[in-house]
Amino acid sequence: MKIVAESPYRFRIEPFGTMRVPGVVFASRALLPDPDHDKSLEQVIHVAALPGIVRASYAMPDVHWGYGFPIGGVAATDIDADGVISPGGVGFDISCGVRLLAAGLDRAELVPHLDGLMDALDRTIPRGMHGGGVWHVSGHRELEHVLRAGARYAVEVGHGVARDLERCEDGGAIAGADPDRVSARAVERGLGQVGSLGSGNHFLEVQVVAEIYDEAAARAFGLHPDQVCVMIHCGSRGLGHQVCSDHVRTMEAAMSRYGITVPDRQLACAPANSPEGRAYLGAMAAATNYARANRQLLTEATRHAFARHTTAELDLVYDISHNVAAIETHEVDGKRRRLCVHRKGATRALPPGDPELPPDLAPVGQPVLIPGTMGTASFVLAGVAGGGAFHSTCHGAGRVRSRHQALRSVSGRRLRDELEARGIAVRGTSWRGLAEEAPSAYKDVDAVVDTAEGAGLCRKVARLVPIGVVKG
DNA sequence: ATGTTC
Repeated sequence: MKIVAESPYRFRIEPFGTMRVPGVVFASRALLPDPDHDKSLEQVIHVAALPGIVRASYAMPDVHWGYGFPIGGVAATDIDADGVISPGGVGFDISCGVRLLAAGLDRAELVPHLDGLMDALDRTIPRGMHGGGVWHVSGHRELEHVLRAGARYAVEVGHGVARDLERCEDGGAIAGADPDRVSARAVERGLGQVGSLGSGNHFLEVQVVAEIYDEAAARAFGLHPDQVCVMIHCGSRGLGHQVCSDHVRTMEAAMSRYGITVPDRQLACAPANSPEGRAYLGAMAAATNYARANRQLLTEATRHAFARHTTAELDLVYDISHNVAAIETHEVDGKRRRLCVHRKGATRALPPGDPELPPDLAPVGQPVLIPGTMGTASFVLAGVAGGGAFHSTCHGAGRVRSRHQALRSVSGRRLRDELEARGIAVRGTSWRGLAEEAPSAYKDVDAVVDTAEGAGLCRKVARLVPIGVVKG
């Protein structure tokens, strides 16, 4: 592998072997994955071999090893030139994402009530592997509405306010959902989990705005210094996982019929325009809408908990997905082309003026939400013109040590005590889960965000720090 | 990420 530094924040892997396009890694030298400990650059190279891929196989500064595709990867295929869709390029947690709520109160006003609020959240927010959701969906017919209309359906039946939808990507639901492509098993897994965090790196945090970098953008997003916020990070639970498993299996069987060979069987894929490709895209859209309804229901549960301890309103700042593929039109080699843009552990970051943005956000660009690691900072960013990788940026800190490695070196109890000693209230579910998500297992989110900004992928708007963690 | 191995 020949890797060339093109700028302090951009490295290029020249095409060789089966690569159809170069690899482009947006990273500082310090953040470049170490090939001895992380195979993600090998995965960037594998992705560059996908049929129909255009421009480059991209990696964001938080890139790390994942299923087939790296987490922190962006790859676009030309769907009118037999370009493929691959479930591995979206990930098992379809539409895993983040939403940020801004409270109408400042830190000092909340601190006397924080313990009570955290206890209320502890009781109200379902989480962990086996947890049921806050919403008891009445049955298959109602779940179908969730799959078709996501957060929009949740709000229609009273779980939220109309303004929430103006602050969701795609108005709270993406088009093209096909519930018939979601297996009975996926539906069964999904029925009882709407309104639950899940486990792993998912969390709900009470945060405070610690720093503003861009006052005009912060004002447009409704953020000011010392303000209390809530960040919710979760995905599509068992339903999304089952959708991914089902369609990976279908595509593994279909690939030879399309004459497709890939360097790693975890890159199983099919032309986006084939029956298998369209089936996955329809099921993926349904799972995406499920995740958006999930975050909407957790928003309502959070509002109820706040209402018992404060008089503050919670306004939705924005809701983003960081595991999804989208059909978008971009100019490639001087021609407008319809592309299937896979973003896995990467966030869409629309530039100022993009027609998809609500009018009041258009002057500043799309809000981008970056969850940090437990006990560290989280960030609000904004999209910028230029858009190095189909208008995408990073999604989080990025793991550098496996769960297993983290477990060996960190005690969950000690970590909880350290966080509490720093004034962060912790409501966990398991000591093991806490240890696996220790900040020492992740890259430095401040460095990741600075690198994304330095690479011209986004700009910083605000830095948030946690005062309470509800851990999945 | 995940009824943490159909």
